[in-house]
Amino acid sequence: MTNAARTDSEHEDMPAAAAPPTRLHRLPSRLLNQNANRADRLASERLSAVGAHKWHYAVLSSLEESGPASQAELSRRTGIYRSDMVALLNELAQQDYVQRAPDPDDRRRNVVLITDAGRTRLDELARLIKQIEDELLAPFSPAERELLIDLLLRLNEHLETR
Amino acid sequence: MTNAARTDSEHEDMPAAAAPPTRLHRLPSRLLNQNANRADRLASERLSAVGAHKWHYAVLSSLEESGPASQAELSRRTGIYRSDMVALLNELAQQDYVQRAPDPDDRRRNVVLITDAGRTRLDELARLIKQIEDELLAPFSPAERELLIDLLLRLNEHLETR
DNA sequence: TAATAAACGTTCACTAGGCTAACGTTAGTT
DNA sequence: AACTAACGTTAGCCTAGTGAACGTTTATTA
Repeated sequence: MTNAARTDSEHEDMPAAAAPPTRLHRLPSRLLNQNANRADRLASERLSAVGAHKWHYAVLSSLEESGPASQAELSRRTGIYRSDMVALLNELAQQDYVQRAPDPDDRRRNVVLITDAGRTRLDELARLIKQIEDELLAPFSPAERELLIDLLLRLNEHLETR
Repeated sequence: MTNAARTDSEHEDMPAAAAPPTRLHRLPSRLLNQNANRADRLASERLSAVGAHKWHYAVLSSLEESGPASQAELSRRTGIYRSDMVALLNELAQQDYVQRAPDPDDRRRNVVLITDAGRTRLDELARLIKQIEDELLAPFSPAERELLIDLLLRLNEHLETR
């Protein structure tokens, strides 16, 4: 109990870490997990402060970058399941960041497009996310950030198709 | 518990990615998440093939490295919540990899210690995990692996105390 | 010494994210 | 015309992470 280090500051029921096994300490999958969790928590905190989710950013980005799309297409672009896309678009549409209307050319589909308000929102979120990224990578030099991101990208490509 | 292993390639409802927004593509938190998920899936597949979980490895490692401990102490060492530790130790005890007995010196506690069978199991898991790590980091040179792990370690320390 | 607080093991329950299944509707294919 | 597949949608599942509460036991304090 002499250890003052605390994994996460507000946990009620998960006090200071004590001698984590060194075998675990350098385990890539564990490192990835822990970092992902913490990065996610950080991002979620910041984003929820403006009533946003990371998925909002993903969808708005996709619409802005690649233009209008059906929900299924958006799902493919972003990696968000189409079953989850429904509620997500409900939120975005309700706040007028996107418009959703039946596709006259294919009545199975909806056409989703970003609105002006959506573009404004996207800019806002982009700025926020830039800040989050800075906070996340604070201890790294620009070169190291590039390096880390490139390594993660390569890893990602490798795992995508193993 | 016996979970059908499922890779990215056999998803039933989430087909090929189409033009993921470049804004997202290099986003650290997203990269971390995706890699963590995939690495986890890989590890879980391999481990479940021998009826193990990553937590088993964590607990056995801790017992081997730092000696017997109470459940709460194990929880602190490994980062596993003590509410989850209960079932975990049930499994390990049932397979005779650990022994759990009331602590005579403090009757609130249990003393948990690793058995010989547990040590054998730990060796087995360690070998497996070595393989998993190799597969995970296949595209990287030894130097790059070091680099990646060190960067992740630094990131982890940063996020631990932000 | 008595009262109070804290730690322990345990059970229960909740949340978020990832994922599958199925259904009715519409479009393509044979 | 029959069959297959894509679409949007709803519902539900599983895992991982987390908090709450309870009865028991030890430590602290009044």
